[in-house]
Amino acid sequence: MLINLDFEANEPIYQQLTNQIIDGIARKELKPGEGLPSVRSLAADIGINLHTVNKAYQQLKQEGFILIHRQKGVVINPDGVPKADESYRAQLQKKLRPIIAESICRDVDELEFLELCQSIYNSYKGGTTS
Amino acid sequence: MLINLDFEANEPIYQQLTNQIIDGIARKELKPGEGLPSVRSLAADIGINLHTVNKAYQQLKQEGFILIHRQKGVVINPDGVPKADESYRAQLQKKLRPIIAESICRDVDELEFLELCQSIYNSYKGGTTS
DNA sequence: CCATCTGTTATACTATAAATATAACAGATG
DNA sequence: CATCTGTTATATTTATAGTATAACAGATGG
Repeated sequence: MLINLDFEANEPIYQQLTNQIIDGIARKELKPGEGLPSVRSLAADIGINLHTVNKAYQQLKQEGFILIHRQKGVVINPDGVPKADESYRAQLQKKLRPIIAESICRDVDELEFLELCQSIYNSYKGGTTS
Repeated sequence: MLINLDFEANEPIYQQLTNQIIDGIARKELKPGEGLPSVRSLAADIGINLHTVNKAYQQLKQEGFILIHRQKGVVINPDGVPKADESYRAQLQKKLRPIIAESICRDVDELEFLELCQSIYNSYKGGTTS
């Protein structure tokens, strides 16, 4: 999978990496059971430190996106990502609230906001395109 | 307005403060032209440093939520918050993408997501309740 | 058997951001 | 003229991000 990092962004590199892998899973480019590069090879590929990759992997592991077999390597969770529970839904709402508050202040009405979300959802439905 | 900060959270205090003021504007508890406390008094009220408050105010000023008259104090933008432009919409989409990607991975379907957004929008329509 | 790969752990260092603590300046106000 | 305003400057502490090495332990393949 192609990884594209912005080293000038405020968002930490490990967080960008985490998000891109989640994005790959959402786009079905990364499928359950599929292997990911080792921390060392991925770090070398994108020119960052292995600990930075490891931090992303640990985060993905803790949230159930991937499994890490000590010697076998890293694998997209073969059972699929754990489905949303109430804790996740609460956290989701907490993330969306300030975004929606600002949108309201800026006169983005509900319909426009929902259509934007819809269009993003649709972008994950089609082909292999990001 | 009531300010509630979580000093244990990962989110910086100045960011929490910024978000709460935006939330207050969205809820219409803070109205155009209304005054905000001085950096010193607000800092004293919530028990933080004046520079932390100032950082939040500067951010709100730069994004057009408030005006700061050198000696008169801080005021909610009397002309209202600048409406969403294309730059804001692009930034909004950038914020929503990773959130939606994770939701898709966790099997939150489009309808459920949209209804959550709707319910949040509705929470800003009613009374003075947060 | 041994070189090599895996994730993991530990330590150390640099750089940056967040938050605090003081202090001072300049324009208004009463 | 004392007092309040935002603003600026400096310094310190703490935490996080990222890098740099190094080593360990389990597996694998030649």
